[in-house]
This record gives sequence, structure tokens and C-alpha cells, in this order.
Amino acid sequence: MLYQKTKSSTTNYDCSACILGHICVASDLNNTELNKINNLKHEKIQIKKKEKLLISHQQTIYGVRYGSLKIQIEKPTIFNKIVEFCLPGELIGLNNLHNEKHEFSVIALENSELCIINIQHLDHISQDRPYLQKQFREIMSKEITKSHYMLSILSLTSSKKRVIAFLLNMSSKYEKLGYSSNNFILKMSRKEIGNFLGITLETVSRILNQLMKEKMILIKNRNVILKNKEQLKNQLLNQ
Amino acid sequence: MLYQKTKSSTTNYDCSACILGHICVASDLNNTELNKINNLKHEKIQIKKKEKLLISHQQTIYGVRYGSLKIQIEKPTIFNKIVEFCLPGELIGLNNLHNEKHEFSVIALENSELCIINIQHLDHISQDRPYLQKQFREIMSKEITKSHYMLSILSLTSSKKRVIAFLLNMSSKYEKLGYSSNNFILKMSRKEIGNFLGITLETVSRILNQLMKEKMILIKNRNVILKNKEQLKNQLLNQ
DNA sequence: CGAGCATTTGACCCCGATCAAGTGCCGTGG
DNA sequence: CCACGGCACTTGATCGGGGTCAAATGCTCG
Repeated sequence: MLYQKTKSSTTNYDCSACILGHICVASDLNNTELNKINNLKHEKIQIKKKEKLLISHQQTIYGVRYGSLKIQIEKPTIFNKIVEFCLPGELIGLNNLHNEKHEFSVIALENSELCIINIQHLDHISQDRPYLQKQFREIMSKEITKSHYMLSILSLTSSKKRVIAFLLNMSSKYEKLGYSSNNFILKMSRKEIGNFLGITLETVSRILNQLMKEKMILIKNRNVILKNKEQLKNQLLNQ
Repeated sequence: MLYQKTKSSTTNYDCSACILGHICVASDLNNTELNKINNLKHEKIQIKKKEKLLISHQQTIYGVRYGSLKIQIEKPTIFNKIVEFCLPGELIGLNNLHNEKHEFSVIALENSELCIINIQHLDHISQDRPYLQKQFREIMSKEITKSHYMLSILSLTSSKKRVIAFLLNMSSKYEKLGYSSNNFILKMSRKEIGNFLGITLETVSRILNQLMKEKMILIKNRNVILKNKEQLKNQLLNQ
């Protein structure tokens, strides 16, 4: 189940042709600029559902082309804590651009494809393009903000609020991708949601069904419909 | 109590003369390089104990020169969640280098001094110094790693583990500064620790006293002595 | 179609939140 | 310098949310 990079099928492709260009590293670039960085050719990698990619080397980040994945910390002290779920357009490995020991892994929740971005290569082409550096810094900064937001969610005492925050978070992720923000399919299990939120899978299940009884959502298996997003948001405000 | 930047006393000073040079943005630079960036003059700011600095503009980061501070998210939905305690040599504002709305504040736990680093200025001088960009990226990446570590702590179900992780975390911070890692003074209240860890102040108090009874620590008011760090670390591993 | 995982649901119980009361500590002002 | 007010901290009692264990049912994929 462990996926070695060397075993994987990789292909060169052109950044300017990437369907994710507008939300990826190359975002905010106009066509002229996009053509300029055509020389940023890089590989892509396919990961099948449930396969695991152990991240060890520090010179690479990954952009999700399609699919969905979970990022989990690999530590003896901490039982495989999931810190993030990633959808297309998101970057993986921003937490790994330094020398301190820090192991984590990427596991595909469905068949997925990542593009492999060599950070030195990115450095090279951004040397005379300061806006690229700025843009990359902004992406990293947003990542920190996201983590802080998650920290605040995990401090919300009630499990109900955690689950609601999770649903709204997934909703906004799908919205960003241009999909319906009220009607989506969860790619992860109740157990994985629980891991992510710091609660048990039974509690996740109970709360989802409670929210359904309260007519705020509809949930059948992993199909979610948010019936009343405003009411959900209000729940986060209460006391 | 709200501290306006315009009201504050600021002074220009020279980066190469900063006592924090070796752990600040200029870290890993040799003396020759340090001289090169002498033109990175910038201001410093003094914040008195309990004073608050609201961060709004996105072009600035702050380096702690001395003192200690807490960083908290300002959101209507979340009651002033503390996401970090900062000691000298740490950077503040890395989560704010993007355009998305994101308010947070810095509150001094004791009289402190920050140096104000204009990010555009930093950009300017690092344009022909790629290693500076790389270094800054590494610092940001570490910040993400730290947040992920905190996320995993907040998922540790037991409050006891949270408190132990907090103590070990503070210990390593003081160690990095060259102070004793087994004997330090907490600058924050039980309430603030509880906020940070997502538990109540009463629970913090009870657990600290429990750890004392178990002879792993000594604590009197805010003076902490770690008597058996190995045992503390083992507590995190158990089941 | 069947094995094994995912999910639901119930019962029980414990950890930690909440409320409350008392003590300690610190800074300010008389 | 002392007295006082208010915050910080401790400690106790109670209670409920959510963890744990268990069993049944539902899905999914080989």
C-alpha cells in the first residue's frame, strides 16, 4: 500500500496547459506571463485510492490536479493525526520546506493525480519575477491562517460545533472549485472526520443524524445536502 | 489599552546590531552578508504589559526582540482563541501576508519590544539574494509545521497530555533561547494556558498540581521546574 | 454473493465543564 | 508602609457531553 515515487507513473506536462492553472502556483498570471513560465515543465504522479505517499525529501511540493487526499502527521506520539483534507487546486508539502525532522504522509481518498513541483526549479524561474515569490508567500501565509482557523475549531468545546465547522469548511472548498456548495459528496469516512476533528466516529455519526433531525442538513451515506447554511453558521455563534 | 502603531515610540536601528540577529530573519548569514543588509534599517516598537496591538495591514511582520506575547484570533465566532505564545527571536504576522480578511491581535504578557519588518523592503533587498528568499520560506514552512503540531496536541483527548505537551513545548522554547529548559517562569495565566489548550483554567490548575504530586514537576505560582522530563515525554506515548 | 469494513444505535460511565467558595497575590492609593 | 480591591489560583461538588464497549445493520468491492 506504500507508494514509492520511483514506482509511480510520471509524465512531463506543461504548466500553461494545466486545468488548475488558475488556482495553482500560476494563479493570477495573465496569458503572457503564463507563456513565460512554460519552461516550468514538471512531472505528475497518479495515486490510487488508499495508496500512501510518504513525504521525506524537502525540495518538492505537490499540487492536486484531481481527486482528494488526506494529509496526516506520522509521529510515534500521535496516532496518525489528520491535519488536512485536500481537493484539486490545493498544494501539499508547504509544511516541509525546511530541514527539521518532520514526517507526514499523503493518502488518496480516491484515485488522484498530483503535479510535482520542484522548489529549486520554481526558485529559478521566479528569480527575475518578484511577483511569483510574493504570490508563493501569500499561499504559504494562507496555509498558516487555515491552520490557525483549525486550531480555533479544535478549541470549540462542543463536538456539534466542530462537525458544523467541518461541513461549512468542505462546503466552501467545493464552492471554490465551482461545484455546488450545498450538495456534495464526502470522500472521507466518519472515522477520518473524527480523527480530523478530535472526536470519535460514533460522535460524528450521532451529530450528523442529529443535524438531520433538526432539518439543517440531509445526509445519506456520504451524500450531504446543506438545507440551511445560515442556521448552521448561527450555531457557531451561539454562546 | 488598545495600542495604536502611530502612538507608539519607534526608533530606527540596524539589523546587523540586533541581539536577535542569529535567530531572526538574518539568521545563518555570516558577518559579510550581515553587513550587506545593513540597509535593512527598520523601526522597533515597545509594547507594555497587557497592551494590545491589533494587526490589520498586510505588509508587515514583527520580530520579538525581548519580552513575551500571546497571539490571538479576533473573530466574532471564536472567543479570542490564543494560537501562539511568542518569545524573543520569533516572528509574528506570517499568517497575515495575504489579502483575505483575517484579524488577530498581539498582547504583551510583559513589557516587550518588537522590531517592525516591512515585507516590501525585505523583498527589495532579497531580490538579488535568493538564499534570503529560501530562508524566509523555510521560516514560514516551520510555522506551518508548528501549527500542525499544535493541531495534533489539541486532538490528544486527555487534558493531562495537553498540559504536558504545553510544558515540554515551553521548555524547548526556553532551551532554544539558551535558558534552562528545566526551570522557567510562565508568563501567562492559567486561564491563558487553558485557552491555548482548549481546556478550562480549573482543569489546568488541577493537572499541574497532579503532576506535582506525581513528582514530575514542581510548580509554585508561575515558577516551573521539570523534575523528570523523560517521564513527562513517556506520558505522551502511553496508549 | 460473501467478507470485511463503514455506519448506526444503545447502554454505561468517566473526564472535564460548570458553579461555587475560599485563599493567595499584587498593585494602587491613602 | 499598610489596607484594600480585584484578579489569579486552588479546591470541592455536581452534572452532562462524549468516550468506550457492544451489537446490529448497511455498503462496497473483489
